[in-house]
Amino acid sequence: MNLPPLTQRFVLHFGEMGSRWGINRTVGQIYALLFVSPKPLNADELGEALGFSRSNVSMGLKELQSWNLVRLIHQPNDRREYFQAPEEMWAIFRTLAAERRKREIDPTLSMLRDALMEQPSVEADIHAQERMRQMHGFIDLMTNWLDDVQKMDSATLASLMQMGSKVQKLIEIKGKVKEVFSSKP
Amino acid sequence: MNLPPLTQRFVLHFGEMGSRWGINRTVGQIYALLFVSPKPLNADELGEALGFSRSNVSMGLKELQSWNLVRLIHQPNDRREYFQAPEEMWAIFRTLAAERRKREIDPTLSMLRDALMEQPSVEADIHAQERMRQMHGFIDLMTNWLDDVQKMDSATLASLMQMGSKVQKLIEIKGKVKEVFSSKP
DNA sequence: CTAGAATTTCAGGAATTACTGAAATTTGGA
DNA sequence: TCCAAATTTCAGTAATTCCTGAAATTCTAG
Repeated sequence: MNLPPLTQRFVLHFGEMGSRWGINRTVGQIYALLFVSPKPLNADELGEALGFSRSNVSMGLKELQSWNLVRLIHQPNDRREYFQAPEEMWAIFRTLAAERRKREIDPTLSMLRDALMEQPSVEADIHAQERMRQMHGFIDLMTNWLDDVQKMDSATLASLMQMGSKVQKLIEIKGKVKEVFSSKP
Repeated sequence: MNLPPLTQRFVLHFGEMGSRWGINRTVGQIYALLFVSPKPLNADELGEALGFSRSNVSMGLKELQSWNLVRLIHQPNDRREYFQAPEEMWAIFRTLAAERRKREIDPTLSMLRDALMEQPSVEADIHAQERMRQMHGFIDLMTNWLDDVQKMDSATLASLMQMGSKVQKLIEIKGKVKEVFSSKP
């Protein structure tokens, strides 16, 4: 690997963090390099820069494509495939959130739904099902909220984040306004 | 493994999802069983119910304790250690968010901070550093927001979630109110 | 203290995951 | 249609992670 110093630190870090993020070293490093690269790169360039075999790069890119984290493009007069990482951080975040949800949450949600349809046959399962109901309710709340939030544009989201817990005040005020105008006492 | 049907489905599912969540089968199953259990369990009971060796259970429990996902308690007249999973979903979520942040985000944030202090020595690193600045800014925004949100009580959070994207309206109104009362034109 | 129960550590084998190089397939230009 | 470049597949090996049983350590009731 022969990369400029800051780039190299970034790439190596992503490689090592990969395992904590549920991807492997190759995939982490490829993504990191694409992220900081000013121009799209092809598989040979990636393999060369990172010291991976061509086939390993191919598999890593496939994985990244399955996550929608890289975009495949073509240069004029060059039949090789070039890859780039989307630039906008909010877009990247949205993609990550959507993919992780699909892989890490949806299967559990559907298992829970199934389990909640059943009639518990023994005492222990009655309690277990009640716990599953709590978990299902929580995940359902979170994912629906995420759905809503994903629809907002980046600017709105950014201002929401910057407000932080100050939204709480806003909600309280809203509650009071509602109360005042409500027909019920 | 000899568990009632619904419990078993839940436990097996958590075992399989474990790999996607960055924990292993043992840890996933132990947590699942503790989550649905109406009473605390000790290591022998867990190993017996799940068919794991005693030492494996011990390591799994240690892992869960390092995540703060289980609570160690003692029964009167019994020197064995019993474990239980906290009940409240919001509390569990807070713990998970805090731990994942510590393990999966903070190291990257600090690597980025370091890299941003450096003076890029070559052209390519100038661009790379700019990308790192974007990533750092984004992660910083998100984690500060998470800090704020973590401080709210569960009820406020729940109502925030239920509002979903309707907060957007609230923010817009707030903007207009501010505008009307602002001294600047 | 001490004895035995409870828990942890750890070396080594089992299982899984990552990576490579060679072969097969696909692709696009001539 | 054909050829060569580009990409993918895949079997075999390397590396890592998981799990067990035995031994060591810690703990507490007596």
